[in-house]
Parts: sequence; structure tokens; C-alpha cells
Amino acid sequence: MTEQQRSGCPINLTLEVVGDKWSLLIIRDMMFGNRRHFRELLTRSEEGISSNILADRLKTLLDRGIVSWAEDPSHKQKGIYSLTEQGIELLPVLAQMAGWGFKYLDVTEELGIRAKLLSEGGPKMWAEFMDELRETHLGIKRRRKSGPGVGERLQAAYQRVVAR
Amino acid sequence: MTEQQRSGCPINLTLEVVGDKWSLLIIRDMMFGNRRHFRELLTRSEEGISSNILADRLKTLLDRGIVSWAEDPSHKQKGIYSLTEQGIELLPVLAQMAGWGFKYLDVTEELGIRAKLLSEGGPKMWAEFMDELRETHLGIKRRRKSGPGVGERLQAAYQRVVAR
DNA sequence: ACAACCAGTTGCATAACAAGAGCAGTCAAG
DNA sequence: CTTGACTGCTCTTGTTATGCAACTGGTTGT
Repeated sequence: MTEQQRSGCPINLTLEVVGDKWSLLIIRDMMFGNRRHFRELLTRSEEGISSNILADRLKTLLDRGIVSWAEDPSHKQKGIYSLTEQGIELLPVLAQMAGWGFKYLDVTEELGIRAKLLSEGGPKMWAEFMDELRETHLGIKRRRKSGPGVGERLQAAYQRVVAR
Repeated sequence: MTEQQRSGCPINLTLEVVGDKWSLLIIRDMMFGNRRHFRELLTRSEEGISSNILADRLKTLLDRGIVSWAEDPSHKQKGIYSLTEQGIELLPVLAQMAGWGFKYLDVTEELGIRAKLLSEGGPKMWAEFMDELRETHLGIKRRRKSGPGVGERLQAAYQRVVAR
């Protein structure tokens, strides 16, 4: 991986880290689909990533400190990938992209419903979801809110559309 | 340009449109640097894009309806590129990326100051800036606010840092 | 008339990406 | 204790995208 940075502009630097066609999709799957193992990310990917690309991207995301890795105690060969705080804070970027895509592109209904809700929910909903992610990925306990979490609500909405 | 879409997910679709290393930088330059001609985008690019890549990206951005093209009446060979409404609405995406990059990456001070202000300004400032962009790119008049616009304030802040 | 400027195009080398097979270790069932 | 499925990858072999530099055909200002 050749590492020459083109400029110190924050947008450029961000693009150098996650500006390829796969990194953000992997992060999306970790966030919204709770995929945490290599195989899960590989086979349950909506887009069909190939294994060498996945391995490569996970490696660079690890290097950049956007995801972390730990052994899975239930299976010696399984690793479990988690988002770091940096990774979690990419949520607003994904949410804005989802909102824009939902508005202007040819999005399917099942896959668009989460984008719609997340976009309508705005920064407040994002912050709540990020807190949930901090719990599942970083193990940071949070005070329980009443009612189902953002993740659950998104998932439920998705299921409702699929059911139709 | 092979056109097979991988999935109907809004994030994926957005990445297929602007998920390469250059498209968003071109849009950034049009937004924040007010680069409107081919040569301006080519030679005043912070990162040094090459002409064939620029030509190719502008073509696809035109196809996707993110920028538009018009003749420049002052010069028969000059074309002027403008952002469309779709393009302007990519601002929040860029702003979030800028904010994330500013927070976590090794941003230079001059180039980071705008990201900082824009990030601190939040959605309200973005909306105001988008209105300014609608004026310069779409010719939509808006009622004048008192004081300098967002674009001017960002530019002034940048100049102040450079001057030091 | 001439140099500088304009928006690209073309040819070629290299880097990134992608599909699929393969591999060594692990685990649970029979 | 053997078998078959599963684990996280790596290797091989292409294809596609990117990047550099030179070049084209026209326009404009002096």
C-alpha cells in the first residue's frame, strides 16, 4: 500500500482513508447489520465483496484505527471485528450519504427505508445510535432509554417492508 | 464506463456516483474555491489532478446531473461548470467528512480552518451556505442577509491563517 | 503575426481491483 | 478418531482504473 498523501485538506485525507468503493460498505455492514466476523462480512454482504478485497480493507481499517480486532472466545479461529470511536463517528457521514442517495438515486424500497428514517431522525437520532454502537462495539454501558433503540427500530422497519 | 449496479442500497449507490478519489474533490473545489472552468479545476487543484481524469470525472458528473455545463459568453472556448441542486446538496456530506477528517487526521492548519468553522457552524450554517451556492450556481436570488456570507467568512478565515 | 491560453484527447505504463480456487487449522457429530 | 463443514484468510490469473506526459485544434490578447 503506497502511502503518499496528496494534500493536508481534511476532505482529501478522509477520502484517502475511506474513499474507495468498499471501506464504507464494510463499515455500514458492521454498523447496521452488526456483521462482526470475516465470514459474515463476506457472505452476507449485499454487494458481494470478494475475500481478498475484504481482507485487504479490514487490514487497512485496522491500521487506521477505524476498526479493532479481538479473539472470539467461543472459537479459536474466529476473530471479532469492532468499530472504534473513530469508526463509530463515521455514522454521520454515512447518514448524510444515505440521505442524499435516498433522495436522488434509484434506491430499492427495502434498502431505502432505513436511510429515510435515519435522514428524518437527524443528528439527534444519530447521536443516540452512536451511543448504542458504543455499547455494542466498545462495551460502554449507557443508561437505558425507554423503548426500543434506534438499531432495533431501523431493523423493525426494514422487516416490515420486506414482509410486504 | 461499465454500469452495473451492485445493490439498491442508498449508501452503495451514492458511493457508485461519488465514491472515487476525485469526484468529491472536484465538487469541493467548485463549492469552496469557486473553480468553474476546466483549467481552474486542473491547475489550481491542491492535489494535482491530471487532465484526463478531470475530463472523465466531469463527464460522468454531467451524466449524473451533479454538475451542469454552459458556454461562457466572454470566451468561445470556455465552458462554465455549475453545481446543480443535487450537487449543492452534497455539501452536508462534504461537511461531515471534513469534520471527521479534521478531528482524526493529520490536517494542515490552513486547510483545516474551514473544516473547523463549517463543522462548528452545523446544519444551520450549511443551509445558509447552500443558499449562497444556489445563488452563484443556479442564479437563484435570495434575500440578502446582513453581514458577510458563509463563503466569505470561510475565505477570510483561511486568509488569516495563511497570512501568519 | 505570434505567444499565451483554452478544453480537452491519445498512447502507454503501472497500480488497483476482482473472481475463484486453494489451504491449514478448528470444531462438532457420528 | 474420522469426516465434513467452517474458520480466516492467501494465491493466481486476469481485467479495469489510474496517472503521466505529450499532443491537438482552436481562441484571444497584444
